[in-house]
Amino acid sequence: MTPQRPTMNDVARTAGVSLKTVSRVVNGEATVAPDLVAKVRAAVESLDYRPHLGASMLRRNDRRTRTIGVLLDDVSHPFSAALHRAVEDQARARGIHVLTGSLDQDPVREQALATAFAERQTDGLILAPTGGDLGHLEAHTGMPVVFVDRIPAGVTGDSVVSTNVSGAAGAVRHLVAQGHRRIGYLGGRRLLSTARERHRGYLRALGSHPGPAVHDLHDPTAAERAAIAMLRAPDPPTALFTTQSMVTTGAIRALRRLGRERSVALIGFDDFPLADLLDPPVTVVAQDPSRMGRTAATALFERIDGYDGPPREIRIPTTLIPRGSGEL
Amino acid sequence: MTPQRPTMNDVARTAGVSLKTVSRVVNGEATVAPDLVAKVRAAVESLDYRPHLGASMLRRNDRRTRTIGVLLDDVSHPFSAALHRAVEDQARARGIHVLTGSLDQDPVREQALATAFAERQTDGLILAPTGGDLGHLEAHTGMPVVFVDRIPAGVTGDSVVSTNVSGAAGAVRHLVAQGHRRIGYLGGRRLLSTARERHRGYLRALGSHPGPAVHDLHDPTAAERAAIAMLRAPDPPTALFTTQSMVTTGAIRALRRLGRERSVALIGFDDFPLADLLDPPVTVVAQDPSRMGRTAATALFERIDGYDGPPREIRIPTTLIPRGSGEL
DNA sequence: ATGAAAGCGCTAACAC
DNA sequence: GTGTTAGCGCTTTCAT
Repeated sequence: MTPQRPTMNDVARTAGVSLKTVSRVVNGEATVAPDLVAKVRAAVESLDYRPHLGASMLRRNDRRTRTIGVLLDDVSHPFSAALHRAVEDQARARGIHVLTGSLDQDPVREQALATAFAERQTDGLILAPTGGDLGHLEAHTGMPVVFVDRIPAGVTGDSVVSTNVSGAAGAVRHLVAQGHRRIGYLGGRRLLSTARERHRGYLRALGSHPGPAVHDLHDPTAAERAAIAMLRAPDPPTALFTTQSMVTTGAIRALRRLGRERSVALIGFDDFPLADLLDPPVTVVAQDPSRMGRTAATALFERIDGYDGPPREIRIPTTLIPRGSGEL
Repeated sequence: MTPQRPTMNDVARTAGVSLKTVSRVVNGEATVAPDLVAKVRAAVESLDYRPHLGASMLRRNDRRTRTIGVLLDDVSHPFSAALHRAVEDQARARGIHVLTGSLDQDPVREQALATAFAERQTDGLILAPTGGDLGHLEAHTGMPVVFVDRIPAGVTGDSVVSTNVSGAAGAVRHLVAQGHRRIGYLGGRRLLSTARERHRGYLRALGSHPGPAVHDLHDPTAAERAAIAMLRAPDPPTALFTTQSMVTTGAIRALRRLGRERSVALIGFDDFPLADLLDPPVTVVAQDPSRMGRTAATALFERIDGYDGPPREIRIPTTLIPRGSGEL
């Protein structure tokens, strides 16, 4: 026996007006006589009426739910979390709500959540693609999609990504400028465009003399092991370049374990909290996840509002932040 | 001229069956002849039909949207982000989606988002209350609410919070056991139950001899200034207890600035990434945001499923993690 | 086992 | 200015 929530009809009855008049008042249409407005307001108040957005949206001509979906690697990861927050802020400014999901790089979950969001009629989607086949995601779900962080194989929408190649190349050149000639590379999954691009930047900076490289790392423990192995091998590198924060922290732990944190230089791609409080402070190529989120949200809203130009690839600049570990 | 998404009616027509048969197939009701099922499946496939959850939900008897709202301080803060992630995982296991929002401790936004979620018919809400007046939130929105992290003034629902008093008291006793007699307190907003409870624990451990205290801090810069002032005052404390991670990092910066990080002990409430890599490593009272999120989600789902017992106050234990800074 | 009709809460189109 | 009618896409109820 839960007390039913009141409907517009209930309000109309208690206010002694027609359903449509209530609708007009609730939607702020100006063409209602002041005394009726007052009556309706009073009835809304007394019944504690709240409109049913689902029903409204069903009948409305512009079938908008004013909801978007945001699918990221892991909402608890600092990069994803900052991006999520920025999207949320842009959305709030437009009275739009955000459904979230963490994909953990799982293409199955990606597909499932994108479909589920489509069934909920989200107006659009911001997606950090897992690298699985997205096929014709946009045609399939019927909603505009903006990709963030990574560019999927079969592009069907705008993407907002960091300047990975130049950022990585800049970092490695910075190490070269400090006199390093043998620079190790510790990178993430090559399935993803980020790892490939950052590796390309690394190679570009080193020309025909690249150092040792380990690929497809994505948790700190594996990165730590890989770094230790690399530093213990014959002719070890004098500097390390890591392509994501999980790998960077693994490398830091490795250097500590070997007592080499003051002798082997390190630059990590992607900034992380407290990097400046470590010893030595960690030099990074900082991304700007907030700006990426803002930009992606803006691009998505343009698409939702009907912009129909060709897919855009928007690059967000990175910044080298020298703090010490890259200047050894 | 956007191509309309197909409806059940379209599917029925192309499959040559009635609307209702399509509905049965889509909802997996067993009472449909295999050949009709096949026809419907084919039509669904060829039209790329996807059911409209909003319409379904409107007509259905159990008016569930299978969506919950999660309102936290800031989805990009590590504590909130970890909690969010845990809620999401529990929700996914039940096929439930999550709408998120960051409140930035703003009661106006809290009220607005809670109302907006109610209008979207979310089945329930997990809320880190801002400290503003919530009045009869549950009665008002008509959905169950579970509070996390903090207990609001006028309780109207379950709450899931850390063992703040005993956690704080344990930390301070730990400092006393190291020989400290003068222990400074740097705390967050007393409007919130967390700060009050942690201060109570601090007082309990010190009996009638509390040290200097500064309250109502909530950003690192203010905390840093307060810590510097406290340490420069006459008869400065030999140890600090901080009640949240933002304040803790502020205190760390202050100790560094004064060159006292190896002479003044520090224990912070709430763990944070890389605390173990700092120098000295930071001793903390770790909360368990994942468990809090899991527990809150479970409690909420119980309420959604009709459990109607009295409000529950669930305490999640904290853990003292000695790493060095608290053992000076 | 299948279908026809009614209606969820609301807005659009068109009266009055 | 206000009310009436129809119907969004779907599930229910009830008939066949």
